[in-house]
Amino acid sequence: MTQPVGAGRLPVPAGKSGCPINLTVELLGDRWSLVVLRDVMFSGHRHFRELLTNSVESIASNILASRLSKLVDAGLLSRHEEPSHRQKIDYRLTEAAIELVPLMAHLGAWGSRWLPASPALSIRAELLAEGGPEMWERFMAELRATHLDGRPQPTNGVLAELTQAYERVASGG
Amino acid sequence: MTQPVGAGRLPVPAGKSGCPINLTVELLGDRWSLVVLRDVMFSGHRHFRELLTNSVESIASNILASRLSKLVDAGLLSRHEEPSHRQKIDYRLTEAAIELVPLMAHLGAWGSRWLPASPALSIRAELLAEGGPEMWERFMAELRATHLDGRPQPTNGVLAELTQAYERVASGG
DNA sequence: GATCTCTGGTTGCAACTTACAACCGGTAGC
DNA sequence: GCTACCGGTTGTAAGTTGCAACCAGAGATC
Repeated sequence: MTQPVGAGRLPVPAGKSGCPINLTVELLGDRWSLVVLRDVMFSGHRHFRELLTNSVESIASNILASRLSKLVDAGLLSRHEEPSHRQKIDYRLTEAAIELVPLMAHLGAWGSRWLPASPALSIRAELLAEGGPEMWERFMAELRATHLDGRPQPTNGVLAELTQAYERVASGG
Repeated sequence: MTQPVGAGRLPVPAGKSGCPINLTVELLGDRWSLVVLRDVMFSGHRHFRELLTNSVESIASNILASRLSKLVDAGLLSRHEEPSHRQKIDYRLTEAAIELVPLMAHLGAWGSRWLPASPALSIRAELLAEGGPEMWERFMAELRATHLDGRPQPTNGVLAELTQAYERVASGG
């Protein structure tokens, strides 16, 4: 048994300073960590090949492997073998990662305001930003149910709503 | 005259994808960019030597120089020569950088919840998180006054409040 | 007018990280 | 036994970071 969900702090190496912003940047401030977490969070993909082949930014397989194991070591993802196929690994968000939802929402909102983001890929970020804390909480509850408790993805939840909006815009509707 | 404040989008190179989260990560997702912005935002330091010698994480001078010029190019900082000393440069936050305040608040809140942050360096992050959007707006208004309009730092503002709380805790009070 | 200090940096070099492409051994279905 | 799928590893080149030393121009001091 590993540490209970939400109990303590993450097992990360000591940083250059104890400033919370600096520590977060040391952990997540690279080119891929947040992008991988974004994909697990919003795309619903939880297996290596899924994440590799569906990545919008075409992440390389060695980078994906190294990020996944770093995130597992840091306690942001957990690793589960699937009964169906002994080599298949299910990567699930931990409570710490689920609590990054508000950060992702702000990151998306700022990027779609200030950077040359494409309309199709911005729609989810904008909806999530407009939804505010109330929507973030609903999304987090949904992620807890699917990633921590192993329940199936609801068809009428926040993620389904965001995905539908994306598909509507992406298909030119 | 450069582009009016808050008018358009930032002049950044095209990214690997138009996803707003990815674009933000491409711009700010490295070891130092957000740390430098944090210092300009919260420490009140706006000159090269100040930022270099007061840095809690001891940034190297070449890295600081390269980040400052990158942030200026990206439109997150602006560069002003000081009349008093012709070589002295005043780096000021732009509107785009000021709108990172909520992101910084979340970054700090998450880091002080999940990472081994020191109590003294966490107190500002926790106050800012507790203050919520209302406090962030007041802080942003204050930053606009000092960085965009060149007004002096108020002694009774949000920054003064945060700094006082930090000094109280840091001195063991 | 020489010296000292402060200004924002630059240079050279070693270590580490990222990126791309090819390749791999174990598992499962047919 | 063949084929497809599974999570990766390996080799190598290019780019980034980190450290320490160094620098030229500007202003103040004597």
